[in-house]
Amino acid sequence: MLQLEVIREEKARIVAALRKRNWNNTQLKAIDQIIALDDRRRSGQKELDDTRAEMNRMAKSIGQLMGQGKKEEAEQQKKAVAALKDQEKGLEENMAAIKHDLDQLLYSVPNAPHKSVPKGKTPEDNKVFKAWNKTFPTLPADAAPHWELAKKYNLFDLELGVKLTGAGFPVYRGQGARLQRALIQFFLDEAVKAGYEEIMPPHLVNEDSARATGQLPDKEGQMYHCTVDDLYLIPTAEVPVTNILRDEIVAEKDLPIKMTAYTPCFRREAGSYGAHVRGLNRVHQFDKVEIVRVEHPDNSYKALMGMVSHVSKLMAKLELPYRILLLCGGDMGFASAKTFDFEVWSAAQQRWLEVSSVSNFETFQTNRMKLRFRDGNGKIELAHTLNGSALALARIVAALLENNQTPEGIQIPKALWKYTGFKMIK
RNA sequence: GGAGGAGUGCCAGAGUGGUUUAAUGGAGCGGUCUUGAAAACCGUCGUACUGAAAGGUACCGGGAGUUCGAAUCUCUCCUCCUCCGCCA
Repeated sequence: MLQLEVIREEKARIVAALRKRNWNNTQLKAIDQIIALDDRRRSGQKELDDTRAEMNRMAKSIGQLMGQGKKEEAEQQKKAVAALKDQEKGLEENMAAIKHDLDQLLYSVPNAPHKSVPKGKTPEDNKVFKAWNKTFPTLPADAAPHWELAKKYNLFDLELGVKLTGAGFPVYRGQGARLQRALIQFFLDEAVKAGYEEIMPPHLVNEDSARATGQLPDKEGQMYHCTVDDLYLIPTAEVPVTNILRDEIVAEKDLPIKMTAYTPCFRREAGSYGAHVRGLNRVHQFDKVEIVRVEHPDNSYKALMGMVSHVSKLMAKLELPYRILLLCGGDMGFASAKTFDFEVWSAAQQRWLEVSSVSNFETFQTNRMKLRFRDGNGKIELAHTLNGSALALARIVAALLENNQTPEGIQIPKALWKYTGFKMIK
């Protein structure tokens, strides 16, 4: 969430930034409400503290009187404290209500887009940051979409997934399963080579973790929730990995902290059905290697470009046509200050598929999770967090299968040979 | 799952109702000494809210309660340890 002090001190900038997310005047009233509530919180805190200070003084004096055996006087003072106690209780309730309202408002405000983020309302308004200026693959006359190729070569089975679980849970098998494992290992190896520490986190997280990275309360319905144990299946490795540093104060010299993890990702994707979600285009469970960075605020935008460059290299090594979009204010995720999306060209479907999203969250997550660092002067500051998919598998697989199909079989890019153990799916 | 024990600061560890303002030791940081280092000695050493500052307030696993006053007593939840059961 946004920092209160930033909202107070840089209100004009925040308001302008939220307009980029197409916030109207009615929505923007939340900002003034936040400031008004914070004023009430401050004065209420002072009043409560003063009352408690007085109670503490009297308690101490009662203790002394008892010690001196002055029971009468002590009893009198006890009666005087009773009135203060009622007052304290009232003030506490008042403060709890104010804090509750303030939190609700703060949780409802998305991150302020960076000044370089373009205006816009829909995905059509995203800016092409890097276009694909080479040729697209030429396919044979009988080119098939990936879900047909999957049947032909026995690579994955969605209907079998329905039997085992439900719609959107693919069962990978044979060379298809091997390709999954190869891609995961390739992505992890590349991330480790780039200096990221490999992490294997839990695939379920508690409510605190889900709130810290911004999944709760904003995307409650997106996650699978195990209600008996009150745990959430992770929608991305970002959640457990970033939370490793929750409530930590790290040394400035330890920045940046770079971590990578492979996990399956679970998303309910409620309400999305139809032709555009066929095959692996949108599924409830998919595999992804994520990269996460904790950065010094001065370096976070440089780091963002570093991550974009890392993902670009992966695309190049997989020999896939791709483009990079700079998301407009209207299309960005709730917690992000700036996001680049990677889209891969899916040749048989003749459409772009999103395969990576690389974002700088600035202090939006670290403010929620109290992830800070101590600078050279001993001052404690919020760090910046960033993350990106490097990469999400399901759609990469879709594109690989479609783009590389030949009458003889599906060609595997060279970079994967040592992981797959085969050069061609037959 | 059952029985018992335990959770205190960066770490170790004292404190079972009132000068506790959480002792003490270690680590860390600053300094003295030294060619440098070690040792010794001196100092410093939590976080948050509030306040211009001085200061005030809260926090001893989480939450609730008893009391004029709680790290300390009660309830509840969580975690860890020991034993038993089950188990890849």
